[in-house]
Amino acid sequence: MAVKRQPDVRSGRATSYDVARAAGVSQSAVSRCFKQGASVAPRTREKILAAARALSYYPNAIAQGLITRRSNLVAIIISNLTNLYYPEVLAELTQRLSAQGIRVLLFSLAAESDVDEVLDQVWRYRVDGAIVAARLNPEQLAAFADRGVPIVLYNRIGEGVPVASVCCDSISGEHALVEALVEGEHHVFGIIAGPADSYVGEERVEAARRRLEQLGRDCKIVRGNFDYASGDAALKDLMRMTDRKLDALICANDLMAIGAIDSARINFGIAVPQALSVVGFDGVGPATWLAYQVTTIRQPVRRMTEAAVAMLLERIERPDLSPEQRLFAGELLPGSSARLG
Amino acid sequence: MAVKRQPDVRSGRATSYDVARAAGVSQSAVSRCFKQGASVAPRTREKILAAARALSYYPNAIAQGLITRRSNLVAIIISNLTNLYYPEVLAELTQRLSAQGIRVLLFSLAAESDVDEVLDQVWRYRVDGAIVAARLNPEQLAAFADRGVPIVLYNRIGEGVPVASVCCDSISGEHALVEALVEGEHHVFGIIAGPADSYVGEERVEAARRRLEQLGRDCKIVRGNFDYASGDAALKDLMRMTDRKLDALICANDLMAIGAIDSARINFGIAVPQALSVVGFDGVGPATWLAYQVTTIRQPVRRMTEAAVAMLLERIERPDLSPEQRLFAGELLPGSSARLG
DNA sequence: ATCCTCTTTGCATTCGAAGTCATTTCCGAT
DNA sequence: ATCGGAAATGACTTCGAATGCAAAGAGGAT
Repeated sequence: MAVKRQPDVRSGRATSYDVARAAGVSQSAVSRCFKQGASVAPRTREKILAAARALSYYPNAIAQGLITRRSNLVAIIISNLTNLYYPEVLAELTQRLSAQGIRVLLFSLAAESDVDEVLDQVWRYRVDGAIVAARLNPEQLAAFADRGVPIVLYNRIGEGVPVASVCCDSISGEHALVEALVEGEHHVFGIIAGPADSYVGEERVEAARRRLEQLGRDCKIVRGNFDYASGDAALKDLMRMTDRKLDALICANDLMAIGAIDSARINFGIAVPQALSVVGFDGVGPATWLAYQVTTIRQPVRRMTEAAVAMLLERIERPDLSPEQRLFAGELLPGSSARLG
Repeated sequence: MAVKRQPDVRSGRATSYDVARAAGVSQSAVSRCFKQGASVAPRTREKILAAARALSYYPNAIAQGLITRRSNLVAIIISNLTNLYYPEVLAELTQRLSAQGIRVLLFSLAAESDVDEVLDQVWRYRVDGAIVAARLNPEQLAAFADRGVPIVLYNRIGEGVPVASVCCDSISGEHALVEALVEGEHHVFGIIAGPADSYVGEERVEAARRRLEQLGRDCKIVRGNFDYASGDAALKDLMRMTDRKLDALICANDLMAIGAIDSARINFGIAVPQALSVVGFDGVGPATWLAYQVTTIRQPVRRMTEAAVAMLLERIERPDLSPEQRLFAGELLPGSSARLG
């Protein structure tokens, strides 16, 4: 004895039943009409589309997600969006996923400790997959596997757990930088590392240190945290430690390189690159500014994001695909912040 | 004669029915157990929670969204994420919304023309609301009203259509900058405008121009597009137009101010601020770098994002709330890129 | 023991679209 | 007219959780 439900008066709240009624067909027909490849007579299709337009009908993605078990949502988890390098990556990823008909559920971490809460939400929304640029511990990574949610790590690897990932090759990049610096007749080397919990940070520093060692060069290492101020602070430390003799500086990212360049010029009156060569990593926008022109390794963001999206989509279609690591070589951007060989 | 559905073997795919069976209660009980305020006996609750934990059960937000007609999703639509100012805003908004139990569906526009496609998706996902930092035309704004989807504009207003919005006060900000410059004994004023389709860009430039006019100062205006390179290019134009006599430059944002400062110093050998004063707007990170220390108006991002989120949530609860505009005063950051009065 | 109230609990329905299956329609061939 | 096969269509069920309602249980007062 149910009373017939009234269609919501607000436009755009129409359901497939409303459209069906207006077009004089069944709900199934409406559904098929919006699914390409289904069998609908041309005349029926016209009627339905006309009705849909008149009612501003848009299929409810939530209901679709429930019945098809495909939310068409992908989680993007990023630790610190303020990193200057990530906005570009995020924009690229979002646009590429959109182009594939997939929506982005964004999670930005204020602190590492928030990861578990974020994952909680990721599970609830039944995302089809995730792209992660944040540190996950092995249990957290395992949770993705357990639940069958494909994941692709961006600029980090599973560290023990096999996980698909896309990275820029820190090692070859740092080797190129170190070799160029060594050929450039430098004597006292310094390194500004990233925060200890950054995978790429540690990898870059380790690569640079070892290559220097192989080439018979010693170096002092100071830790920064990837931001501008820490580049300045680290440079001050290094100047003290080397008795102002520092003449080659390798920074784990561009932002610290820029901080160090400014500090050298302004706080110490040291000419860069004449008296001090500075190199960075990433190839962020400000690295190419006239005042800096940082010699750096530019990450191939477009290719990397393209790969990340492609790998994720593959794994959504075929969850059994094995974890693959794709390593992209960065491009040495000569710049003018360093005298190279 | 339906065969009993087998629970998905993968952990974490359990449904409320699976939990109910494991705990020996009904599905309703499970549902109530996860809804606070519902009446469940302590012992029952324990049993259910234990079963849920054992099965790694997380309520399906998609199904919840369907039945409750509340997706707990908010769309954030941003035009150019690379704007240096937006990443900070985005991170703040995302974290604030998360704290309120709301997830962010991110849409990043590659081109203005994509807006309609994005809105299409916004309708499909039945978002509870939207925060928009992109240009919407009146029809697009009207579509939100028609559908009863609350919206808050960020740093732009409805321009004809009444819409809730949060803005940083361009006018008082530019007035403060202009007044300080005028007191600083400058003679030839130039302005670098933003792209014509930027609301704040036009507003800032217009405010500056009029205040200069009121104070009896003339000025040349050149258009940029908010990025570094256009600051450089615009400065070159202005130098030509003023026969190199330019000594006060007002830029519609910090990034162009920085581009202009670098250009003045490096391309023209002009000392900033001794021979040329430059002011910007926004208060982005690089504005405070040692090399620039741009005199600018810092937008109160925390307060603005807080207000945007609060206004949106209010409107989600009470869709009938009238459109409100909230204007926040920026803070004059003295810097050292300009000689002020 | 009886009655009454308040709390717990389960049943059944609902949200909106997709998809299975059975039925109807259509069109040309005979 | 009759049949065959394909195309088109609709009835019905399903996804997973929320909720109105009725029934059952728990306690208290008498």
